[in-house]
Amino acid sequence: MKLQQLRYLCEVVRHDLNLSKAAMTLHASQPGVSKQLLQLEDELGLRLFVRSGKRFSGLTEPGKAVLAIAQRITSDATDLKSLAAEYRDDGTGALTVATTHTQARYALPDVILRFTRKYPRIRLSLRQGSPAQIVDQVIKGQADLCIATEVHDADHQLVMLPCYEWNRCVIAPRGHPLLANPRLTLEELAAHPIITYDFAFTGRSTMNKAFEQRGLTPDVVLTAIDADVIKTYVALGLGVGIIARMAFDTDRDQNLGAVDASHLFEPSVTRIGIRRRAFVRKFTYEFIEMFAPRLTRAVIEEALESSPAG
Amino acid sequence: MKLQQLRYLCEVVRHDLNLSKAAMTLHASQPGVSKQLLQLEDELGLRLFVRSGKRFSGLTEPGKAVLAIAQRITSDATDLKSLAAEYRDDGTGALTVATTHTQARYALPDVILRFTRKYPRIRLSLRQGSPAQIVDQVIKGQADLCIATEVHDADHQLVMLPCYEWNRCVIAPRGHPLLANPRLTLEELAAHPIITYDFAFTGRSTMNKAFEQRGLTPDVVLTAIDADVIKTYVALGLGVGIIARMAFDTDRDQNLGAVDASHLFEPSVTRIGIRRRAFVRKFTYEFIEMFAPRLTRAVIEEALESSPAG
DNA sequence: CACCGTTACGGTATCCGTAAGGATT
DNA sequence: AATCCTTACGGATACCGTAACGGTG
Repeated sequence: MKLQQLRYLCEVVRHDLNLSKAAMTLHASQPGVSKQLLQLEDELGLRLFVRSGKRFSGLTEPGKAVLAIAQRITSDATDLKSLAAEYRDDGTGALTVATTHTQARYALPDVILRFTRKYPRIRLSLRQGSPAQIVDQVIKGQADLCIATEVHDADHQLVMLPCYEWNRCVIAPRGHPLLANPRLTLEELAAHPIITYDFAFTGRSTMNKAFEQRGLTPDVVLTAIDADVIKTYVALGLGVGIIARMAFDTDRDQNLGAVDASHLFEPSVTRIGIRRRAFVRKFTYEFIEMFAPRLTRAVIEEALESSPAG
Repeated sequence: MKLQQLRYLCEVVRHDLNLSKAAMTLHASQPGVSKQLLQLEDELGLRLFVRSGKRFSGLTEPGKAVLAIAQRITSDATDLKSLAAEYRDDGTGALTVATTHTQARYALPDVILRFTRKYPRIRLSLRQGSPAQIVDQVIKGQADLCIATEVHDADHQLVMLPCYEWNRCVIAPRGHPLLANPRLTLEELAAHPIITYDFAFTGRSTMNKAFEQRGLTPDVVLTAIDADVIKTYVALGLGVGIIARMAFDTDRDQNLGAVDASHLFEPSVTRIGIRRRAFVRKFTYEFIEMFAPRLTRAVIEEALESSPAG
């Protein structure tokens, strides 16, 4: 049994059981991958893949169990390598941040600018996705950390670090009556068609709760993943928008106006998620601290060592 | 980086950094092990071992960190193999139980007899040690489970399953005045020299607490790891013994007498410890259930999945 | 001198890529 | 016809054991 065979297994699963595609990203020939997997099956003495003719159509029951452990081993192996890189301290490495559009667009640019200046040789990459997707990426070791607001880590596989609280504002085309209102109410807001975030994203559930508690049913005519799309449709007059305050920029969004709505909704909390037991490199600690100054290395280490309960 | 290199690393550390001895148990030549370790160091780009001349004298700081991950990986790898064996269901396998003398001598014989009858092809082995040692063995994957009374699993790396409660009796040479007493008191007991378990073992702290609460200082003249040694010295007249009730056998210990002492001390709880996230084979579940009928497969699985808190 | 880790060397097994083969969509 | 996994084959590589080497207690 070799590490590479386990890596192959994970990668093939990640590519929807397509050997050829997996071989590409593994920088290996497709027969090579095939052979190693057959060899692994042979050594373990069981079939991992369900074959339909000459095609993989799924994992067998044992295959799923083996995959789970294989993923743990390969992610540990990657950790080991980056741990070594850390001690070598050669200033190279990679940091992959999985996040949502909102963070990538409004919260991260400043941090990323500072980070890449300080660590020009670290390859930094962003992966966008839904909260569920980005959590998954971190669990599978495809990303080092995730940053988002509505993240559910069912199995406590991640450590969630609160970064900052934020709230919403209401946006509308310039001259819209709502904008004249110094202190908006939920009732007034509910009287207009609303455009806001997609349900799976960025604090949408907090918003719904507020309306529900007042017995109101907001008329959500359109939902989108990101504030830019929302602004576009608000500008077209389809409705008023509810977005994160940080997503409104007086300079850029001159065709729109905004009023504060933080008295209407519970604040939401944006968090960073890290895989439990992951090896965290020095520059990763610094990245986190740049994003949320409260999260110093000591604070993060304590959180990582704490028990998953809670 | 290969799995075998990590295995070599772990094994060498386990053998006090002696390459030659490690090579023996690894069924490999000593130069072979040396070369693989050098290769690992080379690939990681750092020294893992501190060399004093031509001898290993310790692990470097990075070496310790690498070792920790290497141990996780190798134990996962063993899990993976036994998982495969389980699905193959070929009825073979191995079960290593780390335990203290008391359990091995008095609680386990019956269970082991039943187990080996039911699974003649499973290689069952016992490893004796102090509570600290056997916990360590399970954490390092050298044993599948540990059974003991005073076990401290500081990092919640193990799941501790309560098996049964037990209490003590006082033993003395036949005709000793204490034996005539129908209901012993701590004061009477404290008037005699006492022989009992070593501090690190089997419920000794429970005993101390009872004396302390009454403001008594027992005169412990001798401590031992096992009840057999205690009995020997009690028979020689060096003092009275306090041992687990199950350790006294009316038939075998005809030169001694015993009186119940369960009203004097808090009961102690014997527990089974399993590594969290370990793959547990069917016959292991059965072994545990044979030892503690309350611990059915369902109960154990639930405990294994629960959060480490508490 | 005994012990220990490293280096040298040769045989063998393993791995990998190219090319070709059957099967499915 | 295109895609996909497996088999066949040849070359390069890596691994492993024996033997020899250089320090150390």
